[in-house]
Amino acid sequence: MDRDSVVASLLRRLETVSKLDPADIAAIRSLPIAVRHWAGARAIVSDGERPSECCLIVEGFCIRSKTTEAGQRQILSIHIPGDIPDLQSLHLHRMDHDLSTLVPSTLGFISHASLRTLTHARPNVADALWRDTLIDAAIFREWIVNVGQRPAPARLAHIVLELRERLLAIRGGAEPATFEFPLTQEQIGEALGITPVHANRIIRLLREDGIVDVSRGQVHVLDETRLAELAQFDDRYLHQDPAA
Amino acid sequence: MDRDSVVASLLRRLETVSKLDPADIAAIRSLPIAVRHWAGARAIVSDGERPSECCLIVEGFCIRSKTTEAGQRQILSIHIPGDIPDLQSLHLHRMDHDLSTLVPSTLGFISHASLRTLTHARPNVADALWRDTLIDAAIFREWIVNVGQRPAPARLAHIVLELRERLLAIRGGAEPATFEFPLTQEQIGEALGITPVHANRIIRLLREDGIVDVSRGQVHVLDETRLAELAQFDDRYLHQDPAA
DNA sequence: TCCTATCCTTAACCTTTGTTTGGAACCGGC
DNA sequence: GCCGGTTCCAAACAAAGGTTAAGGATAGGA
Repeated sequence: MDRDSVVASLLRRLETVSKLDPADIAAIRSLPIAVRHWAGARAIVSDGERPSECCLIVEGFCIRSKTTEAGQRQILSIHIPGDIPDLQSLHLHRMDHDLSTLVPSTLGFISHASLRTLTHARPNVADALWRDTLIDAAIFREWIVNVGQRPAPARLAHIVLELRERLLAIRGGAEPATFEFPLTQEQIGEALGITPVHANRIIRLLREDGIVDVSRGQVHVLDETRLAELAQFDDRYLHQDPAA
Repeated sequence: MDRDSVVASLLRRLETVSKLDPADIAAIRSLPIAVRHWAGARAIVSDGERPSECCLIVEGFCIRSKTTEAGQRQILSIHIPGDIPDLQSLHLHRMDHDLSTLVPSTLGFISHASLRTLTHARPNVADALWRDTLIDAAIFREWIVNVGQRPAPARLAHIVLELRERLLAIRGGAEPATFEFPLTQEQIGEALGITPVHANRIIRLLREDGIVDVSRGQVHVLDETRLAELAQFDDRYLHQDPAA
């Protein structure tokens, strides 16, 4: 993985979401990034730590999660290449949740110091990164709605369509009928706020109903129309258009 | 309500959360703020709109909420004086949720233009406001956990303790046994992701158990220890210490 | 004062989700 | 090829929460 393609994954993401001029892009390109490989299902930063760098996902999938005193885990977000899932640590110094890989991943680490220098020198870049963290928050809001208001099958449908939409934004092309979704049923349950047994029930249900097949780390959309109807998915909250 | 005390509510909040130097404070003081009074239960900005100003709560209580196609409403956050609940609209131009008052409130409106000038001129202030939006996101994360993992009585206990903690941060003093909580039972249900009938059930339960009494827009803590135990409340996610 | 809204309260019943448990399939390491 | 762990699948039962419905309290307005 060469340097150029590492920065490219970040720029592709930022540019789908913000407008940057050539000088901003040049400044981002000159950021020092330390690339490291990570195994799957490993912690990157943990609750309570005080990281001194942020983590760019170059390749792979990561999740953020929180574990209650009672030992129950809630997955808060799923992250894909181009995301900086712990960008908030730039200003929130102590982690209030965990960040970990789902699958073997390539990560790029950028020091807080160099990010702070960059954002202070280039307010436009600061705005773009700020906006990125605000989109993160917009997705959290939608997840509160998902977990709070929708019945379990609709929750799964919604999360699946959100991930597809976000993958589309960084990869381009048409809406694929099949795509990666590297969560076990237990993790799906943790993301939806249900038990693994119930996750299994609704996955089976959606498969038997010919709506969507979630299995072996993949999603196969079987009936586009009924899936959309079930999920009530409206991509406005992803704020993918820099002009809007 | 004179100008000084309007800015003071903002500064008190920002200073519990970030470190500002005198020049930053002076710059914030010189922000043009238009003060207006709002009735209770009225929209301030609505889903889909493109506001050109942000709203500072000087006095009163506000909520943010989202309504699904099916017509169910989820309350996303509760806001108190000193908060700028729609600060995200500075970079996320189209609203993806509603902001409204709970009770008659005094609001200060600050134009995006003047905020953008300020943040570009003073990176420190930009960082403080950015941090504020990140704390907002940290609270969303905790709400996902609340709604996703905790049983209904614990959800109510948690939300009640969160609000008390945040009121304490802007008002000072000791933890009060009684404080305002101006939500109807229907709204409590909307915040917890349960029906009003079930909200009533658990409110009664907590009252009969001598843990906490939530009624007529007020909270009376009856048993501090058992309430804390039920809520599993840990204030770290509020990030109230600028040094940490 | 009464009228009307809204809110709170309660009960009976139903649906979804959790719990417990056990077995089958799969996978990497030896 | 076997073994131990994980993942997936499934059924029976229990509990939490949703639905429907209706009466009672409270507060503001005519």
